[in-house]
Amino acid sequence: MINPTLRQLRYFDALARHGHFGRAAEACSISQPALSMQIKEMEEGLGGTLLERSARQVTLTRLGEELIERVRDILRSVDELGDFARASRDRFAGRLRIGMIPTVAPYLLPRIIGDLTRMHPELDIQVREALTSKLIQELSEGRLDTAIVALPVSEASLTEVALFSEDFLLVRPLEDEGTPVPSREMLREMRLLLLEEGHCFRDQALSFCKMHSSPRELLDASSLSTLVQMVSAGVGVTLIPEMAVQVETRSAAVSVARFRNPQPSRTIGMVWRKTSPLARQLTQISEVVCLSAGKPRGKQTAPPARNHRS
Amino acid sequence: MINPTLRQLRYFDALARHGHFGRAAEACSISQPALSMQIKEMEEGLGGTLLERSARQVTLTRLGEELIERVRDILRSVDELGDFARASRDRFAGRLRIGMIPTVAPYLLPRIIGDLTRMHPELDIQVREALTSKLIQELSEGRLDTAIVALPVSEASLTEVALFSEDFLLVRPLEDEGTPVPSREMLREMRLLLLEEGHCFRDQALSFCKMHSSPRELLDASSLSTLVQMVSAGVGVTLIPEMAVQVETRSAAVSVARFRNPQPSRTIGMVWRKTSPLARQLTQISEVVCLSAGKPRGKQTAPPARNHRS
DNA sequence: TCGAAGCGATAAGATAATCTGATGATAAAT
DNA sequence: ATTTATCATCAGATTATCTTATCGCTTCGA
Repeated sequence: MINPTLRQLRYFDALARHGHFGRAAEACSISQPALSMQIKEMEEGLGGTLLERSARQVTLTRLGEELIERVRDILRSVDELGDFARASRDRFAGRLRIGMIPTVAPYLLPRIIGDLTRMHPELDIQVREALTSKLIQELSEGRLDTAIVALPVSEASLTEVALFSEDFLLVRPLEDEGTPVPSREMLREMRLLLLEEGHCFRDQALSFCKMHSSPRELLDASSLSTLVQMVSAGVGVTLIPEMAVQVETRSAAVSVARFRNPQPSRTIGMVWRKTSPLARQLTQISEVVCLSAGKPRGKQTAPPARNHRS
Repeated sequence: MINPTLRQLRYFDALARHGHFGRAAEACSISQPALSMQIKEMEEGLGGTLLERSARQVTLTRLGEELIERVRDILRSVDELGDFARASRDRFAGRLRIGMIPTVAPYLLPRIIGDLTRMHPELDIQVREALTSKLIQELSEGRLDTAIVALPVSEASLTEVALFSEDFLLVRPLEDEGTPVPSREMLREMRLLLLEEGHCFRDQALSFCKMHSSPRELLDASSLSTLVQMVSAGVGVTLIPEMAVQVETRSAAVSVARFRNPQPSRTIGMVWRKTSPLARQLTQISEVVCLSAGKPRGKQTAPPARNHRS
């Protein structure tokens, strides 16, 4: 009964993730036979089969299933040792892996990346853009240090702090300029263009209109940029977060208008694992991000909505 | 920033335990330079000093202090992977590390060791005798699988099951034979011999007599055997658990008597970590031990007390 | 039905990690 | 001042791990 090595645990984790020896080996930067051998030794050491090698795929056995979560806990803990060491020695140095949702990243990133590296030159910032659900998953698995998403996230294992809230503005064809801003009831009768499934901003927009099912047409866009282009082409109207206005309407012939009460809006915040050894630093970083966003925490002082054309 | 290897964590743990490179290396079955090197590499990998090497001793730095508990958690988790694998494959095989208190081990061990190995020949039973506090500590650290102690233990992280309860009998010089059994009030006036500090049986005996401070004399014995010998030599009287009567009074000229109401007694039970992967097996083993002890669970059917002489 | 392609296992030799034994350096104890 | 205890360092030996080449099996398309 030989205990597994950390190396074997890492390989096992990768293999469980990829379900494929070749790709897992590549992810570990080793050759496929090396991985096969280590997995085999781990199985022999434990005295049981971890994976079922069927012809077309590799799946976990019951034993593998029972162990994989524990293995991941172990790997996460080991990775965190380094974080703890760093935290107790040098307050702001080393890798910082930030995740962001796609409806925030392009607009917020340029502002904060400069500020952060200026204030903490030792910080090696790595950014990852993905949908909320994926970010939360990677965060929990210890593959991200923090994520910037729309609140609330409501995961008991995560700490969340609000950064700022941003209103949603109406984007409509240029010829609508000057006509009254529709109420949300009217909006429901118009052709409202949305992001595809999975984007939290889609749900936030739907929620504002009190529409809970998807609208009539299947014209979901994969980015705010596309949405605005579609409006400009006269396909319909859409909502975009205030922060995106300047970038996205610079090169599109559209009219932007602010809603009267109620103002649709959402709160953007930062989340991290409660157990993260970087907690203290992350709190400070959240303050920097807050300032970089150009708004006092939790409030908003938006410039008045204006018209734009190409 | 290189992550530590499991090997380094093991060495670090041993070093933290022993506070001495040479002895820690011996405990790891490696040479002292090998340990020095690995520790150094771990420190370099983490980017901080873990230990302070003063001339006469090795102590943990603040960082080492912060990490050692996490490291031990990791090592325990890794060790348990094997236990899980075994548990899910072969119900009763492999190492089983049992701890027992000294006032139970010599009398219970011979009975159960045979039964257990007969019923589970694949079981490699390792027994460790120590005081309750040490057993509980080792159990929590994952260095024991289970322990047999007097209940209650009241540790939230441990499961406890009662095995049997045993009365305490009075042991007095042979010439007292036939005289009335003293009440516990009378006992307080007699010269009551006890085990040394730390034995739970000492506290149980004191508690029966409603004495909470230690008695007048400092004549604490280190084993029940010694106690009985002292009584036989006329130094005083003592209590011993029923289970020890046969062995300990076989070669001593003493009289053994049972108390009237209230009967002093204690409950012996088995404890293990709630998270132990061997939980199911341990429950079954506790039943075997129960039977081996020769009494139905939770009850007692003792043979009547008799006199013994050398 | 047959050959091609994909995939994991195996083997042999190369490389890297780790260990041992000898020795050095430092500080406390005699 | 000398001895002793203790951890660090070095060179060479040993062990663990990796790579490349290749095998055998299964699936898929012609």
